[in-house]
Amino acid sequence: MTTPIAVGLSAVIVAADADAPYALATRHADGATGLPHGRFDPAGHRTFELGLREWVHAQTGFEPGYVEQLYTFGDLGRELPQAELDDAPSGARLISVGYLGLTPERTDISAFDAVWRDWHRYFPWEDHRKGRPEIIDQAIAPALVEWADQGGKNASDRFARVHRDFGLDGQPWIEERTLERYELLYEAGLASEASRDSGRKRSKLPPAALGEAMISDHRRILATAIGRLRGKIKYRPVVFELMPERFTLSDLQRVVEAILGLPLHKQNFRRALDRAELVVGLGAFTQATGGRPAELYRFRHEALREGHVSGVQTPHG
Amino acid sequence: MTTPIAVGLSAVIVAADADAPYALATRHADGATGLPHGRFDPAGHRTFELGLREWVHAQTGFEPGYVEQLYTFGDLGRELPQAELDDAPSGARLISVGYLGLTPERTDISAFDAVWRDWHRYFPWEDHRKGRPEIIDQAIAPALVEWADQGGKNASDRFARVHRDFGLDGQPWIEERTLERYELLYEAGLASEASRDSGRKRSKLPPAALGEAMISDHRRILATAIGRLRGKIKYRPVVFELMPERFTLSDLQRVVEAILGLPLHKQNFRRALDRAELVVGLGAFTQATGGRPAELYRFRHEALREGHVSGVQTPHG
DNA sequence: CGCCATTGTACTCATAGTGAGCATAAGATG
DNA sequence: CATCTTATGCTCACTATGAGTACAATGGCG
Repeated sequence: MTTPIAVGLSAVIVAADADAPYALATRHADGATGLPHGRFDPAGHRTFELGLREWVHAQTGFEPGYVEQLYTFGDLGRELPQAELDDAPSGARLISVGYLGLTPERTDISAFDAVWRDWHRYFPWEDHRKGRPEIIDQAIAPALVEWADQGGKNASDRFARVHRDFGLDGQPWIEERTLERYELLYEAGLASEASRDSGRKRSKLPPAALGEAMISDHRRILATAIGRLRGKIKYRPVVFELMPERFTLSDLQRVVEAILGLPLHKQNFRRALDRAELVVGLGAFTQATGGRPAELYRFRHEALREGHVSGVQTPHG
Repeated sequence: MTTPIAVGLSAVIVAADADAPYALATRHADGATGLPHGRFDPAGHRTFELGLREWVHAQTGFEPGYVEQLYTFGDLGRELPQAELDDAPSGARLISVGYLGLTPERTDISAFDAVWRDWHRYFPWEDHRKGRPEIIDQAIAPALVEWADQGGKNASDRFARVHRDFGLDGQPWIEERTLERYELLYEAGLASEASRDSGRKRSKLPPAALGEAMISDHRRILATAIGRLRGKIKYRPVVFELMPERFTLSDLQRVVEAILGLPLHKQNFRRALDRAELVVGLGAFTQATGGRPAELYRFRHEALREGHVSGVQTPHG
């Protein structure tokens, strides 16, 4: 009699507006949030994607559009006590396949136990749009350096990772290292999931500095999704999956900034867009912005067929 | 009683020298080749990676070093009749997780039913080091265009894909579209796997033009691996996983060229390497090359800790 | 030995792309 | 109208990139 395998499907559904990037989260009994997820049904689901769409719809009423696979997590020890996944048969080995979905609209999900959450609630150190967050140098970096110090013969490796991934002394902040940063915090016992998973209490930091936890390994999946999206936005025109049909260039820029967690130079952003021939002006204007009316643009869908590789240029990207 | 799930692990183990890029392949009864693979054992394997290493070792004697996950394939209809996977329990739903491994050395595997195979045997259209292969314009493109023509209302989409992915009339050849190209051939019924999987005979092309098939969906996994590696080599210093400790810059360039399937400009390649500070000269020289002796270099392993993002620059890349 | 084929290495140069800034346009607000 | 706000056009220095030219150091061969 062999151990049965259960496949979990988890979805990171992303939307964004000028203010923030959002992830669709489900609410659980104890107040914790998680990602829409459910078990893959080998008899009923022809593909993972179909199964995923079904689950997301059932739990949030949302119908995903653009979807891509992220990663398959199968390690023992990372995932949670089985109880946490309400529908997992006990004794089964759980592996989980993460997906990323993008949508232009935060649909109404008020009828469900679900919310659109600014993802910076889970990763407060990731938002650099108004400069480097103070938490990094005030709270996170010192704690990580302490952890590195205690690393014995791994100390110098840990040190290097901390410096590299959090952009310490002079090193640049690389926005797509989201997962690496989260894993550092997890390994250092600073992410609250770490103490929860191991049963030990380790962190001495105020939890607020380290973001809200999610159930199971969902925050890890979310970190994976953010890193992947931040990378992809630069070399494929995926931002437009997050935009409505018509938008101003400033709207577009603010969405890109929200995703990257970085401020961009307006004029250069426009110049790059121009060259890439990804958008066309519609001749219509909107004065909803307060100042001079902005022209409305739309994505040139033909660009996809023309094989335009480029996405949106970003600084030091 | 629910359908059980079986997880297959498949490995693309890559090596390369000045002549060609190689993938480690296993030989099967009917002369067909495949990738090292086996079933994930939920009771015995703590992680996918460990399971994978075990299987690769058992089938080829090889011990993988650098390994990364590629993709998880779970769609019905793509995979093969179960019989083909010797150890799959009938009635189970098979999903398979593909991995990419890199090694600097084609180890001796003569004791096993395994071979190091130039991957161009499976993808003859991918080698552009000596110019664009003639098969593309003489055989592949016409056949694909014919397929596109028969696409009814999808004809124009098909057309666009063919032109974009194979770099037809004026469009650039994008080396990392390996998977897209294979999928086109598969969908068009030109890859011999397609007729095998569907039971119908469709291709009118001489099979040589379209490369050797592999068992199951292994050629798809190999295509995924090649595309991923070609992309990654440009922004992460992964080539060095394919190099011995000491090498000349020409060796390095030839390996990169083999992987990318493209010729590179020697002087510019060196300049880029210089700037990236990825290698250091050893002061030692080798005259094994025929002309002026070349200096030996080694990879600066510290570069990894310094977070050097850049890999090897490539033209139009 | 001298010449040539072969490979390695150092520069040069035009062009394009990037980061950063100034200047001006066109609306709203009071 | 003055001022604030946002949009848009343009310039400039600097760096990267694609493509050469020139020269250096070896082995092979007549």
